[in-house]
Amino acid sequence: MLTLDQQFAKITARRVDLHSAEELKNRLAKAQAENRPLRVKLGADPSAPDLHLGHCVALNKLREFQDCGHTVVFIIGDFTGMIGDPSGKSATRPQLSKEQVMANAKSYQEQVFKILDPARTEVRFNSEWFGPMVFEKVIRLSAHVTVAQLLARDDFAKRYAANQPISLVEFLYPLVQAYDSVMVRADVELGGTDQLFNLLLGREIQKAHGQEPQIVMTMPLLEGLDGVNKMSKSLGNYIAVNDTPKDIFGKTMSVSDDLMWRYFSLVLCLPEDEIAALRAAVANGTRHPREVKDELARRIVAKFHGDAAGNEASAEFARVFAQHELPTDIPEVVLPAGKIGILHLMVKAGLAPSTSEARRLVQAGAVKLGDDKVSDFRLEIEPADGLVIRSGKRGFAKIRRQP
RNA sequence: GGUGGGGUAGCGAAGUGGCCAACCGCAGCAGACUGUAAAUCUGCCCUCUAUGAGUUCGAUGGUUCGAAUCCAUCCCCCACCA
Repeated sequence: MLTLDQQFAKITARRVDLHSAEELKNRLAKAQAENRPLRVKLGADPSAPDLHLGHCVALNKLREFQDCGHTVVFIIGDFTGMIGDPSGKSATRPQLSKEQVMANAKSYQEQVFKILDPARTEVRFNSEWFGPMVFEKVIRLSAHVTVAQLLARDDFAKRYAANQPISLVEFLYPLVQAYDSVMVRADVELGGTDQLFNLLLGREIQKAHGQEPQIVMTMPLLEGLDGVNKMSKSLGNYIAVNDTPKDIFGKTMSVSDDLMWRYFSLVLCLPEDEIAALRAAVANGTRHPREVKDELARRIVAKFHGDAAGNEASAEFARVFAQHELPTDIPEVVLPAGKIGILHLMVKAGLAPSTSEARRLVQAGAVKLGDDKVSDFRLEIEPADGLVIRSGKRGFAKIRRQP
C-alpha cells in the first residue's frame, strides 16, 4: 500500500496542468479516510475505435490511478456520436447508428483493457442521461457559460480570429462533456492538454450542481511519427495498439532520436531518472542510439503483444533491414502460366496501387526481381515459381505459379 | 433579409479563352546518405492497352475551332451588416 505522498507522486508524474495540487492531496486523504476509491473520469468518442499510442498517454495515467486503488469511469460518448455534427463540418464527428456505436464501443473496450484493469473500470454511456434530457435542462445548462468564455478556448479563438466557422454544436460539446462529470460524480478528470478548457468547465458545471469540483489534470500530447504534429489517425502518423508487432516495431524505429525519449516517458512510463541515465549513455557514446531505440520498440511491442513478440519483431527487423535478408513471411501472388508485364505484376502483387505508380517505381529504380534491378518498365517476364519481387525497402511479394 | 467573397487533384493555394493534367507549398512515394533513423539533397506524385490516349477544376446545359477560364440555371459554403 502506497502512502499518500507516494500516491501523489505517482499520480502526478508527467502531467502538464494540475488544478489543483492542494485539492488533489486533500481528496486523496479524504478518500483514504472514508475508505472509498476516487472516481477518475475519461471520456471517449466512439467514432474511431483505432486506439493508438497517443491515447495511451492518458490510459497509462489512469492505470496508475487504478494501481493506487482508484476507480476509472470510462465514458463512451454514444449520445454525441449518434448526433454527430449535423453541419457536416467535422470529420471527427460523423453520425453513427446505434449498431455502429455499439460495435465501436465493444472494440474500444477490447483495446482499452490492454492497459486498464477491467475490475477497476466502470464503463458508462452518456446517452443514459442525455437521451431523456428535456430541452429546458439544455437551456439551463447553457446559461452557465458565456460566449466570451467559449471563445477563450484556444482553438475557438484561433478559428474565430481567422474568420473560420464555428458551429453551435461545437460550442455545445464542452457543455456535454462537463455535464458527464456531474452525472458520474467525477473526482478527477483527465485529458490531453488540448482538453484543458473542457475539463475546467466540468468544474464550473459541477459547482453549479452543488458538487465538489473535480480535480483536473492534463497530460502531454504525444507527437506522431512525423515528429511534429500530435499523433492522430487523420494525420496517419500513428502507431495503433492493434498494429501487428512488425508494424509497431518498424514504425517505432522510424521515430527520430530526439523524440524517442518522450516515447520512453509517455508510452512506457519509464521513470525520469532512468530516462536521464539512458540519454547520458547515448550522449557519451556508451550506447548507440539505434540500440536504445531497438529497446524502446521491443518494449512497446511487448506491452501489447508480449515479450516474445517483441524479441521476434526485433530479430526480424534486424534480419530484413540491417542484413538485407528476406523477411520470413512474404505474401504470395498466384499467377497463371504465361508472360506478364512487370507493371501488372506489381499491381497484382499489391506492390503498387496502379500501373502508373508501378511505372514510377520502376523508373525510380526501386524495383528488383530476385537480385536484379528492373530498369525497363516494358519488361515482360515468364514468372518462375518462388521468384521474389521487391519494391522499395519494404515491399515484398513471392510468385506462386498456378499449376 | 441585405451586401460582399468563395467552391481547382489528399490538404492548402495559383490560374480568369489556346503555351493546362493545371505554378507553388504541405503531406505521400522512391533514390542517395544512414541506424529502415531524423535532418538534408534528388526525382516522382489523375488513369490507361502508354513517346500516344482518356477522364479532371461544385452540378447541368450553352457559346466557341477550342473552356478550369465566357454565358445561363441550379446546388453548396463563408464573412460582414441587420
